[in-house]
Amino acid sequence: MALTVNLCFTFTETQAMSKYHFNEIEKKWQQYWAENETFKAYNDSEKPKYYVLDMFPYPSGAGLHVGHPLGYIASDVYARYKRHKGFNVLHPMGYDSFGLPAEQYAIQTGQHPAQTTKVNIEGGTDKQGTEIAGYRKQLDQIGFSFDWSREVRTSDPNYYKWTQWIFIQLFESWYDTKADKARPISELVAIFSTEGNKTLDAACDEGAETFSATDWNNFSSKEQQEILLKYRLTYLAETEVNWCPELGTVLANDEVVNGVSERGGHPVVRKKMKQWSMRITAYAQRLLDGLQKIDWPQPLKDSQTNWIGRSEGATVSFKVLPNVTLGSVEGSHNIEVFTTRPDTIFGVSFMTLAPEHELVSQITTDAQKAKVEAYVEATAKRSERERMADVKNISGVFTGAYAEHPFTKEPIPIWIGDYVLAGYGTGAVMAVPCGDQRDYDFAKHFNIPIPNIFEGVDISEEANSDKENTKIANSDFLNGLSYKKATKTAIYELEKIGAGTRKINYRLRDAVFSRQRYWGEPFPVYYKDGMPQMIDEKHLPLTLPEIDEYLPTEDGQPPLGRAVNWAWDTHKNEVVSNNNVAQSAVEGSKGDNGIYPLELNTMPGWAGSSCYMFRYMDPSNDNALASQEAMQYWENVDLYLGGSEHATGHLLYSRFWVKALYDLGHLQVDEPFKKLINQGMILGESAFVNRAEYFIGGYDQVLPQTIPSSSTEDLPNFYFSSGILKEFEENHTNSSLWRIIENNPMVSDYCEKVFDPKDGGLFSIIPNRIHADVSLVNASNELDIEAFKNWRPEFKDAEFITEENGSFKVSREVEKMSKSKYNVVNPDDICSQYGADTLRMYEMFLGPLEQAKPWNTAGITGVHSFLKKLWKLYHTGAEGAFSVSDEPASKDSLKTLHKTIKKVEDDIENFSFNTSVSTFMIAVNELTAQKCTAREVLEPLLILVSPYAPHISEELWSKLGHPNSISEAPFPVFEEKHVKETNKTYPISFNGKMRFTLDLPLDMSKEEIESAVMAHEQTAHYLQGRIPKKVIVVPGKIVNIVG
RNA sequence: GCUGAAGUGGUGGAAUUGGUAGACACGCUGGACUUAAAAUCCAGUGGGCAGUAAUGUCCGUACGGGUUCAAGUCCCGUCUUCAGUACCA
Repeated sequence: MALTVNLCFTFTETQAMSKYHFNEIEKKWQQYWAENETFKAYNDSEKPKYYVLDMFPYPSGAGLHVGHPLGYIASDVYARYKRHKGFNVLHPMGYDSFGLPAEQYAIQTGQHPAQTTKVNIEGGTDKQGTEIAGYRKQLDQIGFSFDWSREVRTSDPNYYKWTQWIFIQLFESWYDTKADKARPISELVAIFSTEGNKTLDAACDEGAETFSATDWNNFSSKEQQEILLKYRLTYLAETEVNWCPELGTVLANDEVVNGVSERGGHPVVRKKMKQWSMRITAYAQRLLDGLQKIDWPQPLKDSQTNWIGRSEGATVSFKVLPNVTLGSVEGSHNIEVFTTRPDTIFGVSFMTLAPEHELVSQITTDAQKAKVEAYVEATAKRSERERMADVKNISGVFTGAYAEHPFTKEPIPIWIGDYVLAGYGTGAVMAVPCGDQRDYDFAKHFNIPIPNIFEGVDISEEANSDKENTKIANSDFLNGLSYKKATKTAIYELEKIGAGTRKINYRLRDAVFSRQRYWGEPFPVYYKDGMPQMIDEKHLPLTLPEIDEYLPTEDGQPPLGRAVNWAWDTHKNEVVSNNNVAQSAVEGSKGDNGIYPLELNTMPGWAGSSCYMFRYMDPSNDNALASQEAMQYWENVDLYLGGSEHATGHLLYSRFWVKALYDLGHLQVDEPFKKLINQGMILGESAFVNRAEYFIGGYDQVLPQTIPSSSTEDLPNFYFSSGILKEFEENHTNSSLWRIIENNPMVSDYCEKVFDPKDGGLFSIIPNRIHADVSLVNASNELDIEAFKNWRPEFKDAEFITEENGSFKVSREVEKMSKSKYNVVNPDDICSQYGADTLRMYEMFLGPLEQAKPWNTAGITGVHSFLKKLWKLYHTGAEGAFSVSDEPASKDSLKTLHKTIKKVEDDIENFSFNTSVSTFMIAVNELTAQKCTAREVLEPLLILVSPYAPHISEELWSKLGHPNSISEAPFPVFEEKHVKETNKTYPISFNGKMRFTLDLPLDMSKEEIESAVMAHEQTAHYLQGRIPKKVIVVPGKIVNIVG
């Protein structure tokens, strides 16, 4: 009895010693790294620096899913690799914690977004009682080598102090186009007061008037401020927005569907609003040029290039002909157009203005007035996106006015059309229907003449699209010229008569910087006499005020309009009650007490993320964004990882701010990210159940008329398995579905009531796909019916039409991973089931980093058993005890090791992480087969594996007797001599088809190889008596016999 | 419409410069161990045809052409999928 107990005890003890207990190991090392600050980066290291950055996450309440860590794991592998290579690595993490979801949650629950955000990061319980693990804990579980001492949160006042500071820097500067850089606004004031702006070359608003030094000095302070605002890098301007009066708020393009708000279906109109803008257009050319010197994926560079949209051409001015019905003053207008094809100027047969164009109301004749106004109004209801998506429907209205052709002096009818956008160029085009398909379609639709100005081109069916190989005709002085020459000549002639000039146009628009939201950075701005004033930077941060509800005010002001204390006292330099604001708030006026209203808008999401990479360098500095020394040492980000969806938002804005701050001397680099990699999205495999929906009207009818919901409410809730659906779709009869009806009295009763045999098939059932939670489905796509019934109340009384074997199958589809699609897989579950090392390796093993791929846990066991095999390699002692030998390794083992070193190093440098995981598997399989126990092989192997699977590597490293973390161990050095081959197995091909292989020494000459092959018995067999025409021998590669 | 990426076994994917297509892993099949299950280990696994078998043979990297001794890889055209998008004058 006693003996048995003793045996059992020994057995479990051995198990504990030899088995791979990943949970314990991972917890142990995560704690070790935290306690020893293993991954702390130092600003004063002697080592070379390397800065690896991930796009920081928005901490949503849904938590991390398996898609989030993909990029983090890849960058962590690289960061750890660089440490092994002797670099001082900066690998920080933080949170982009301002944003809409927290605000929406606040609107619903009344909980302060700061509180929600804190819980989402640090964990806790939300207002609805749901347990939230918190981002930090989830990230820690995966074993990242982040330097957490440098964490930043954009919603932290100590952080957004610097966002506000940057805003002030931009406000206090202007763009000198001649010097091609931003300069302090004080220097512009100096220029104005000595020379006016006549000779100035600066980026400014359209239509800024010219003035002399005397004019400037005579302007009032307010007039001067108004003028300066037209030059500042951030300025106030009237911008068009999607305004929803019902919701009292502005909507994004994708929140507007068919002219109404996506939520609630309220009407939306385009409305002008005074908002902050950023003069990014001043940097268009430099943003373009800068792409040359950064190592980014070409598609990403392409999309920035297209977004900036540089085009060369000319502006042409068309005089509007005086109209008899209008006074002579109203008649003297000019329409400016931008064209890339000034060579086609003689092909102009009409002009089109954007409906929003400011001249429309002034030039429209009385006869056309009603039509034009109706059209303008109709256009205002359509979103820009809608207008652009709708290519097929050509619409427009004639204004009744005519313009004069600058050369022929012929009258040209002026139309308005919504294919012309107000935001691009001048919002007006000179239409050349013979050379532009959209103009052509417009002209055909409205029966406008299409003069042909191309030599020998047929334009009866479509416009001419080949500009390079056609010569200009019917065009006076341009006749017979090529596109290039004609363009030059046309511009020359236009300039000569003062009707146009050469111009480079950019599609890029200035960026709107105001948001009518609560949960964002407040602007450090107050208004004196309606003019914006900056709060002095020494009084920053200006923190968000408390408000009672996170909604717009009744009169349509942004949420900050609800704040009771939201005025700036310029004497005390603090926020005070709104009640103290003097009526007029005009300086020096009666009752002016130096207290003025603060800005009610907040900054957009990209404000906090545009310069965060510099804050990590010196995150607790109170006196600067980061110290000069820190910035000198770290320069910019060496490797940046993130999704390609940020191509034209974050990545463009960030480059713009960095260039501006560089110009102003605050930064030492003018590009934030040297190398960038886009990780592909991990997609979810959604599961669908098919619910029966009842319709009056046949299945094939174009518009099935639904039964009013009241009458179908009583009908049973049917779900049918995907096999049943398949049968239904293949036969295209609903015989299977009729089975439901036959068997169910409720449906058949109902059916009888509405079914009219005269009409035939009036009542029908069609399937509607509904997302089911993927956790309710097993690997064979079978739904757990009971769990599904309990999942949500509406499924409680569902009836299931199963397959013949009684199972209920779902259909699968790959979609974006998202909470609303119920296809989210949580990394926490993977970590507890298989461990972080398995998760890390598996995510890398899934496929190339840049490629999008669906998440499927099916293959994870393969990676997990690899780690178990790795563990076993070090536990070959009695009863699986740890054991390595100090004996020299076999030749084969050294060869395995060194080819692994070479391959893994190459792979990491090329960010081909999936192939190195395979390489490790091969290495471990080989070493196991070789029964390798040699320390000289097993020790370097661990260093190779450690960037991918750091926990198991640390554990085995310490078992090998190392007192310190493996993270600083030098990367093994590849030695050619161990992998040198003397022989090569040559594939012998006949006419390109490999037939057999032949082992030959590598130092054989071409001729020797050829004779060896020709002498081989198999060669005769495959030649079957033919005489080879040619024998191709590539030493070390292949032999191919032709003939 | 435009721009970009991609298309390889049942599945994820590999093939670095044009040189043995399918590495590695999952799944599946068979076997060993076990009272059994799990775990582990071993073997097989692109498809067709012939053969008891060893093996032979043909086809095969979305489709149709082409270049080449040789093409998943290069060129021309087509189709499909995904992503982005702004009718950009």
